[in-house]
Amino acid sequence: MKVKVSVPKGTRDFTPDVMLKRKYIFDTLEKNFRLFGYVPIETPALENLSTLLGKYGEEGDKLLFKILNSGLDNKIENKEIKDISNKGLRYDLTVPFARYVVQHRNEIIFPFKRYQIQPVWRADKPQKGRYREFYQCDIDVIGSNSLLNEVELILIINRVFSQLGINVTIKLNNRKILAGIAQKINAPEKLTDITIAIDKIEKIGLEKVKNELAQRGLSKEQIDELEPVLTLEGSNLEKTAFLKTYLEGIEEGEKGLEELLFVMDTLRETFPAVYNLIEFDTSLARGLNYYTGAILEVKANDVAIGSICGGGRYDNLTGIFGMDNVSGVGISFGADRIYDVMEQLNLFGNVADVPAKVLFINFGNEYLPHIYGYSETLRENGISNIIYPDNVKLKKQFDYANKNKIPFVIIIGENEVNNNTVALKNMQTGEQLELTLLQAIETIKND
RNA sequence: GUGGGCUUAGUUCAGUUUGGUUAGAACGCCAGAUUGUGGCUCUGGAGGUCACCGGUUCAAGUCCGGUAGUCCACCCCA
Repeated sequence: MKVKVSVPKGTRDFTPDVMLKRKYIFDTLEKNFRLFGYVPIETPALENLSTLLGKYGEEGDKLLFKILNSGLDNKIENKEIKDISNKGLRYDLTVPFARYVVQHRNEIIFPFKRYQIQPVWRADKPQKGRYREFYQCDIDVIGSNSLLNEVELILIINRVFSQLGINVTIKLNNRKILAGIAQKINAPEKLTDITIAIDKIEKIGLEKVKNELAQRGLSKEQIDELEPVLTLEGSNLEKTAFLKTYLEGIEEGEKGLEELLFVMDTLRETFPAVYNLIEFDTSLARGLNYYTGAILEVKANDVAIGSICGGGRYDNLTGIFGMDNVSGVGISFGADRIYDVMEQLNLFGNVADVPAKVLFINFGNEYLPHIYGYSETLRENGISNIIYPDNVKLKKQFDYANKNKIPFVIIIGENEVNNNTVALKNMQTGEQLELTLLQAIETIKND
């Protein structure tokens, strides 16, 4: 009987051609992380629910995949959720990393620079560029307050995306500036409402944002005072100049502005090309509420898709696990979205690899001793090869080479064994030569 | 969580408007023409409980309801 098979909602299989492209992205990321001295860690797919709950806001808690305790299959009726589930799938890599730091604090050498490339799970409703299982590629520096870390993260972003061929804009803001603005209009407790509303300015326009702010309990006067921030335009320098006056006397806001300026000035002076990608954007808020300083988000210039990388500074993430005063800053690359962007812009080019360079034709077991010897010699020369496992019609074997885009076929039969040669056929040109093994290796290497 | 579109062969899709005998095409797959030479061509073949469950009807791929999946927008996010 035929069974209907499928993967669960919002998850995907990755076929070999897709995997080869994904690996190219992961390799590019990893290579650059290593160049800046980050070391890898991994954490379990499962975390205790107590680790995860309450870290992502109300919305995040709803999107957590909770795991049924084992051995309870038939007993779940009339039980509270907390009784039947005390584990969940990780929602991101940052919170598990905070847990990791607290748990391993005695072995870790601070400042600790780690990278982590693993899937995360969210019970979101899937749509374009949004999956229930997707990979995050995180780098964080923990145990250092220096703003040089922020600068470094931007340099890494630049290297990665220029190597991948994606034109990006790096949007930059600072949570302290947002807090300062909220103080300026006498609504510090409305910080979250304000950021959620102004985050939408590009999408829905000024008037609707003002309506939303009113709905969220801001007075007419407060909204009027906020308006110059909402409509703020111009170069980075013009914007910061405005805020310098606007936030004068508000300590937290001034501090945020100072931090932002340090990062931007450092880049402008030493990496002007990178600085050109930076856009100070007061409407950048980012949902997660654990950020305290710099926040940044990377957008692809040529494709309409959500952000492909984002992050920021969190002064006290480990505080929720009882370890205070450890500041961290990090970013997360969204590999799946980067893939979608590159696919849309046709940036993979010749990344896709072939399974092997050479296919050995199978004429029967009597030739195997020769073929095995040759095959090993090719491998020692770094040439990947496949011996066709069945002695079937040549048409089928050649077909196999064609379909897999294997560029060379080697035929060894009676003639070749007698002459101590191989017949090397180039599948693109159709040219076939009788050569010694060494000549064949040279030909393949020169291809 | 809210709203909308879609679901027919391995794949991409016709057919649904106006219910009516045996549901089609292209590509792919298998075999042969061609047993030491692939791509092209020709011939033949296999492959569908029309997503699932129920309803209306003499009759449902076609109409109605529900469920699931998928895509899109919103919310939120990578």
